[in-house]
Amino acid sequence: MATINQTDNNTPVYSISAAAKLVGISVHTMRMYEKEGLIIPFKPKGRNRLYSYNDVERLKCMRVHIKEKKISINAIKTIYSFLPCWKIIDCPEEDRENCEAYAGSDLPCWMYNQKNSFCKDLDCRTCEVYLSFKNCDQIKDEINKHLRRL
DNA sequence: CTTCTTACA
DNA sequence: TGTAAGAA
Repeated sequence: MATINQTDNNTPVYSISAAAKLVGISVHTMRMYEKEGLIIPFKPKGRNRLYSYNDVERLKCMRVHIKEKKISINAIKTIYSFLPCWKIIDCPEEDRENCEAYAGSDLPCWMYNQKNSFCKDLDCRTCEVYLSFKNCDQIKDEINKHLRRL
């Protein structure tokens, strides 16, 4: 059996409508979650968004926390902002100087347009920081860890 | 017909 | 969150 497709759970294959259907939310909500920094879809230059299987799972997890556990989108966003990205990707000291994420903020590091030289050419979607807790258990742990602070 | 952005109820 | 307009 030759491997025809080099697809895995991280390969973007679902259109926004297909992904929305799998997650159980509207296309509009899909875009809103993206705008809020909860998800980073694959977006070929100027083209349509594509989502991987892992993206769908990530969204399903978000959905559970938002809908059933009543965790606000802002709370999740804030929790993401607590990620010690500089530690995770171990960027050089020089790059931390004028880094907004390192200075501390209320936004996930991947929501900043202006990135330091180290992150400059990194794709946040595939960055170790963003992927640090892609499965629901990791997300759940991270949320519970910070819940008291919110 | 699907998706995109932007706007508004 | 839903709905809509106009463009692609």
